[in-house]
Amino acid sequence: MSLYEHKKIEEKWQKHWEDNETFRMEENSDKEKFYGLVEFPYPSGVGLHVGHVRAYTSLEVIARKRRMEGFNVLFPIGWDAFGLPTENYAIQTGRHPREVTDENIKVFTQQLKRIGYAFDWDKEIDTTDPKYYKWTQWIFLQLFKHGLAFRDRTYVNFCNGCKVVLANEDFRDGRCDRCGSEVVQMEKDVWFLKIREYAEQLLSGLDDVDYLPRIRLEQENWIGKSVGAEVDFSIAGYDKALSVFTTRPDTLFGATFMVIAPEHPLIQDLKEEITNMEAIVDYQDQAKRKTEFERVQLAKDKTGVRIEGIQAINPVTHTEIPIFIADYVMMGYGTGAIMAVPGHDNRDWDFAVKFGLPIIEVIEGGDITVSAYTDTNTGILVNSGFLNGLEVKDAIATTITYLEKENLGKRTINYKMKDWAFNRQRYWGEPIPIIHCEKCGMVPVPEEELPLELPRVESYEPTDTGKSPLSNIPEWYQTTCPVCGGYAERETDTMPQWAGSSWYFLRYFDNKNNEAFASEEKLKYWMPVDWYNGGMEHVTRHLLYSRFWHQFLFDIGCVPVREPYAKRTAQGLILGNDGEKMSKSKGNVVNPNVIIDAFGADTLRAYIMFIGDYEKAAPWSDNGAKGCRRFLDRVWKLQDMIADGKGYGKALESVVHKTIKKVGDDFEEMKYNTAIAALMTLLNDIYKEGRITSDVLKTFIELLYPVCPHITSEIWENQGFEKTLDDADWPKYDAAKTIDDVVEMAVQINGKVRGTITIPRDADKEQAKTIAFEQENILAHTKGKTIVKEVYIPGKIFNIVVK
RNA sequence: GCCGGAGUGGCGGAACUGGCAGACGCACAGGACUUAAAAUCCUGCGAUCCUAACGAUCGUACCGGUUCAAUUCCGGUCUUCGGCACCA
Repeated sequence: MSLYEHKKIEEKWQKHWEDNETFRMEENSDKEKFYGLVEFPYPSGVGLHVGHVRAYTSLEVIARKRRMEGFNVLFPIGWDAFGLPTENYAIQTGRHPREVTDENIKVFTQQLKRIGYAFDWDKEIDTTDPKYYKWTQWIFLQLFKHGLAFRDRTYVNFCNGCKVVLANEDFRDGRCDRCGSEVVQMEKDVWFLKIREYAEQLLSGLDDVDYLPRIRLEQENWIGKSVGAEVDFSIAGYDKALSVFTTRPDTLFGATFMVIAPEHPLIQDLKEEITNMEAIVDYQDQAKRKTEFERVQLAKDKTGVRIEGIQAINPVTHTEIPIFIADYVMMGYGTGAIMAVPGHDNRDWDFAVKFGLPIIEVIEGGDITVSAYTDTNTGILVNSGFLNGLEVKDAIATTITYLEKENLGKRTINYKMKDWAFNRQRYWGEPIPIIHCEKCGMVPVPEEELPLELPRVESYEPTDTGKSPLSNIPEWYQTTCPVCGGYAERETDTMPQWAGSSWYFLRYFDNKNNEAFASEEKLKYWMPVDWYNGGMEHVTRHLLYSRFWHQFLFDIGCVPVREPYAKRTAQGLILGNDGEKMSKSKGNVVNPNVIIDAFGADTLRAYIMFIGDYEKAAPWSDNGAKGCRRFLDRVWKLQDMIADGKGYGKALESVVHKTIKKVGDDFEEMKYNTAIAALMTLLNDIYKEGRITSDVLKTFIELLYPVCPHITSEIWENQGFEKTLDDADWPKYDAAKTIDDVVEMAVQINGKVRGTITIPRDADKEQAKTIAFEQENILAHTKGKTIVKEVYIPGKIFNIVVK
């Protein structure tokens, strides 16, 4: 047999698949469908990463297996191509982002094709294509028309490096995620989407889908639901109330002061009564100057100013208590005001000590002179009037009932999740299709005018003012109001990168439709996505954003199912061979091209699937890849070992059936490493036999095909098996043949293995005992001792307890 | 601080529902083939004891418990990774 020439073979089959459009989804099929989705890549200039290979190969294996099982499979790919790196690169090199994007897409396409993925290239999408973003804009307009998109003046995080406003999620520790520059606060009118209105539905929808537990958990944490009460504290002498949110209404008797966020509107409302306005304003200014990082991370010391001239009244003790402003209370959560219970909250305790405020114990158990007592999920209420003696749980219920009856408050639910800051002040994004008219306000661009295309311009560099480059192009933004026909100006902000990816899975199966984002019929057939795989880094924002859009589209009758993804999984990172995260600066990046050149795409695919537990991080090893190449060389040589004979042959029959079962089951559970190990074991067994029937070979390559489609297709053709391997059926196993009639069983004395016996699976204890006691070692360990107990589990273990 | 994962040979990792710990691969060592090397093939490979075989003792982060039997279950401790976080 000839040598295994991976380059020749892989090019041949890749061309074959392309010419024959093998992986094109079927239109109007009555087959059952399978929609496998992988996160479409951002086509950056650095090309494909081995992380992409891990993410895509896994679901590719499933997609190819589903095809063999007779499903109509859609396994698409596309480009999430709006975004900063491209734009920054374009600015640097003086080229247009369109041009750069097209070039990057070309490189990515080539690389993906070289790996031999079974993508349906006819269904390719590109978020920067006006025919695509027409529908991104259309969905935005629906959100706007339903009151879910709004503009608000707020302090935003402005990155000095990127010259762009960042979402809370786009920076960390006061530094921009992308460029590492300092992030400062800037006041601006920006767009938000009201994802908070969907908080509860995003949470409850998790009951109807099959997500990995850790993915579900991260979504729940992100949404951050907490149940509690809103309590109104009246302001002494004024017809005003200060409303707070608390999860612990039971501690109301311990509330000895109140704290409001520096931005709280109460200051403005009561500025006439406040006697130390100057100090307050001063504090507000200080707070404003701090970045979120300084305010949250650095300021462990509590600061604040007492608001003189007004007092709040504790609604249950009726005592007057002081109000402070302090930046440890955030305007963005709850009501922006708290009742401080220093006895049982560390922050309030610190604050009370610093400002000499009374600390009252209301739950028994701690020593509040030393620190706040916070171990209070259970406990007995004290110093609390009508709550005295109650358990915490009952006290919470009693307090809420009391508050509601007295009209002092109500049961409330709060979410940590903030509304989605939906804007960017850059060029390379979808223009927000809104027109600002002095007379008519904000007017949507008429739907028939979509897409609202980005203007082709020479200069798209960001402005220093935080405004989009589009605001430098009067011929673009100057327009007439669709309602009154008067002069109006277009919105110059563009959408954030999350926009295009929030609905892309709805477009693949009808990507050329110009009448709708997808036809009703196709939506009905293809949705939901059966299996969605991607990175852990996208399971909060991207997954929540896209579920939000999809649930909204469901609510307005545009999609047939509420949840877009029936199942979601995630792969672990591939680290450099030093065990560190791959990065250019560490010089530990593995380029898939290099591996393909040296060993072939099949080796790359096999190794990436074999590298370790799919869900965990695993370090790359060049030697490991070499080992997988060795495996494929041995597979190739099976062709020299073919002997006459039908079926699997006596010696291999059982192990072949076991392997079919194991490989199939393991693929479904994403245990690719053990599936490949099982194939290696079978290969070793075949080599021990020294010969193989063509039926065994056929089954073997069918099992290996999803992971290594090129080499297996070539062997298939060499052997003259019918048609092509792409049209083969997934092999079946006989369950009876996966169970051995005769088993090796360990015999233990006092729980320690002292010998093994070969015994029929269904033998009884007496038979086992007879055989066991023929062994010297068993006799030696039982000699002169009494048998106290015999534990015999057929097919598993025989343990003899002696004394 | 709160929530969740993980900790097994030199390395990546296996182990069903409590039933022979270390499958499979890498690395390493020895041998075969070769003028030689590479490649390939065969053998060995947790630690300790024993000349060696047979075997014995220890061993799944650490301490303790339940059980005939624990990597697996329970209680506690440590380390580490991830998520959320002055979130009221």
